Amino acid sequence: MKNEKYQPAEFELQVLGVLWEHGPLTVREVMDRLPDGKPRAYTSVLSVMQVMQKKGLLSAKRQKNGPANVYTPKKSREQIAGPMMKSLVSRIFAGDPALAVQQLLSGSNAAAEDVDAIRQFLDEFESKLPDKRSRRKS
Amino acid sequence: MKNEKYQPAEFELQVLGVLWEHGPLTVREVMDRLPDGKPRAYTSVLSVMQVMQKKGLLSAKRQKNGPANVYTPKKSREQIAGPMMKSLVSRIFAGDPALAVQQLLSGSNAAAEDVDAIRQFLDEFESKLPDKRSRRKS
DNA sequence: ACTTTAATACTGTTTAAACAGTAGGAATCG
DNA sequence: CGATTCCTACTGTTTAAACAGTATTAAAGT
Repeated sequence: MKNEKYQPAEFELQVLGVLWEHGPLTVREVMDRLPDGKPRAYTSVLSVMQVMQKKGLLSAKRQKNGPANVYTPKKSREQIAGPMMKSLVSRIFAGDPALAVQQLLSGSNAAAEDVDAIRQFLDEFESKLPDKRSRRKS
Repeated sequence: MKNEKYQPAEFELQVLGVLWEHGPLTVREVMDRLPDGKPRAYTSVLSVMQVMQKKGLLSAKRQKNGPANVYTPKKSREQIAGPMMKSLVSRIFAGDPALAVQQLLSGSNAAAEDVDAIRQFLDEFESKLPDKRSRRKS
């Protein structure tokens, strides 16, 4: 399995998102929590999740007290989102992260507390940066 | 009629990105500037761009001094990237913009100057926010 | 044990992205 | 003017995402 930097499709991402948020869940539980309210047949969700399992994105495990499988993401949010974001920035924002953040905030309904959280993270992030003296664009 | 919130595919996004950066270009010029170095036949790029044209993502115009069409994006970066970002945040970051920014920066090779630019934008952004002085930080 | 309920496995359809080949046409150059 | 070159239009292939139906099987209730 050379599955290293796979880019999940939209719907797969949604499933992963739910799983990242709410821990191991059954197909039905995932289905009920999908952020877009789109109506889907149970088997549709199942099918996709089975494919994801085959791809190594999910693992299934039978639960003791019930008949349903419980699914767990096999990749962390960081593992998936990192490369995706990187690719997005390079493709549509010409490699400019600031531009991307700008667009992200404008497009989202971020609140003041989000802004605070981001500032806090920026400080932290900056302190881990290589010294900027005599540094050129890489 | 109204602005479709079409989600361009990866490659289409790449083409749009090039066009947003470098203004109107011919197929060959776009092809030479594609950020992923993947080798593609000229006709492959052409085909995709023609499809994009059909979808209303690009417009083509014959140039005076040459035989090639020059393509222009019909949608701005904001028009495309805004909804995409929004969708991304809601799907994979559980609607938390701060988390998304965090991931974006970690994944990208942002420099100190980018951090500064983001801080600046944050101030600006915050000033446009509805004032909530009774909020508490949990 | 039997019936009901609910999950899975298997299979299949539709749609679109990504890619490329071929034929024909237009600009250019010797 | 003829040949070359580069572009376009048209057509087609492959692959995968997204969705769903049917049959089977396993658990739970009585």
